[in-house]
Amino acid sequence: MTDRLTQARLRKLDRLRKEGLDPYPARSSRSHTSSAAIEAFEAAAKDEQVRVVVAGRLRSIREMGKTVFAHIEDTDGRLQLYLRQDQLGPDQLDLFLEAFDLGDFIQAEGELFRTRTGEVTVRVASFLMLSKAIYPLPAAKEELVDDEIVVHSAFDNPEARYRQRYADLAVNPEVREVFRTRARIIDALRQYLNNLGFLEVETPVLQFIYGGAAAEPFVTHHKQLHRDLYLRISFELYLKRLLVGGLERVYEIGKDFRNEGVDRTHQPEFTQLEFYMAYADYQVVMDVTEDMITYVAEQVLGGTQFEYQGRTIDVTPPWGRIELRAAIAEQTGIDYAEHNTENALRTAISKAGIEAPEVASRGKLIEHLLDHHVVPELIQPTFLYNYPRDISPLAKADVNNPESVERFEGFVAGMEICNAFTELNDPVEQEQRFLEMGRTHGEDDADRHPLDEDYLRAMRYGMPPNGGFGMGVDRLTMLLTDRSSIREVILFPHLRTKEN
RNA sequence: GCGCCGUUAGCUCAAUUGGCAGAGCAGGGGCCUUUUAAGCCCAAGGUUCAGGGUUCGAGUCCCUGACGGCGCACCA
Repeated sequence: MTDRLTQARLRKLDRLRKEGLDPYPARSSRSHTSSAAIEAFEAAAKDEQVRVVVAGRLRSIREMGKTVFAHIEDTDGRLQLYLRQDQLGPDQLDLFLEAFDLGDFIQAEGELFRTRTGEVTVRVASFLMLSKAIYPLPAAKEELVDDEIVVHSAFDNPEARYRQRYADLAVNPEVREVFRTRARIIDALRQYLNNLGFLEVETPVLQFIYGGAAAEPFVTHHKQLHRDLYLRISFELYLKRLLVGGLERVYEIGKDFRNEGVDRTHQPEFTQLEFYMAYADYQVVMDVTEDMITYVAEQVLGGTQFEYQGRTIDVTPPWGRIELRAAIAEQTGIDYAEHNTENALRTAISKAGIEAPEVASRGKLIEHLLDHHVVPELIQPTFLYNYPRDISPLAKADVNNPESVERFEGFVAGMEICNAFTELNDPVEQEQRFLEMGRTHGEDDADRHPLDEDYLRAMRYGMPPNGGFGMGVDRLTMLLTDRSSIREVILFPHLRTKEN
């Protein structure tokens, strides 16, 4: 694109070169970041001169005749520059005014002083272009009103922001903050699990047999082997093989890929945390979950209460714990334990005037009731526990109720954030469960599970009893950054390609 | 996949019933040596998402498509 704005900047680029200046020098000699410079000035004695070399992106220029005020922005804030003709000479000031634009990266050297309005400012003795921008950043201006930053002409079109996240980050500081928070969340999760003696591991992304979740995989192809491969849909089956190998506490934080619909809480590529804990059951994992989320909230937000979409959420333990059966009965009046077959349950649902999918097992019907009539009501952190066996093929059955498994899910703000269970470690029963899955799913059913023989072989060597846990890190980040869309917490969310 | 809404200058947005496409900021020219959305003056800036159609005349109405937002559906 060479519109008039770009052409103007290209002319300025030429001008710099004609002056013998490199518009893209390889190095800077920065001595202070913006906040380090301000701190150094505040700490200095009254008569002491503080000389700094600062570097950053030009974010504002206010020309006032023979002086110029400007702000640069760097990693930790903004710093004002003050350029005077009597200090720099007319040629240098002209060069600045004629060849430097908003968005350029520059370096400036000079002594710090405080302006009449109290702002710590660099009295610029010399300056240097570090990187000339030839496209203008999306215009956005900030005004300070009563210490609140009011943004004018904000770059806030979601499509443009996601497609050009670099520009979004460059002009929207709150977006940078979301991703700093995201990094701190992941860091806190690691700290928490490491402190409990968990070992962080990495397992294959490319798999010949996918499993561990009910999801449609992405298919790719290995050229040399002439075979299709799948991108993983979960880490579960590999992490549990590690328990067989004697690693008692393992976790992985990484990407899962699911070839499914995209919406406010789903992206085809998302970040998952899974951990497996030998000699723990789902009750222990519930305790760990509460404790872990509390730790993360305290580390990241400094407390356990936060605002999410206008509501105050408090993750202080203990979280609500309700049996799934009771929660569904409470919201729908249907006690699924009284309806032991698909047909009986379907009749009860229809009597209650509730719509249900036409093709669904009893477990799927229960899940439908859960998703549509219970989950939206679960605003404060809540665990629902004891799930139907037929939708939980990797979870251990309740010895007192073979149709139920020791499984729970955690919900916050009407959103599922985690899923966990006492893991099934009986190889004979696991094989049986896999075969049941094969029976209840047709050849072309996306949920049909390929039978992972090697996983069964691993389990036959002996797997310790254990509790497993999976959580969407993106959704946790949504909660802790008060974002309503998963796209706001993923740097480069998936969008359709568009010609332009 | 379905429904509703949207797409106008670099950015944020206007445009009456179908009647000459505008503003602020950014950019260009000028004035201004402690300003901070600096201010003032001047000039410029458009494939109105794309393609068809209706009409004397379409940003506006109709059709098709692209992309996006929201909702629904899908999501062991």
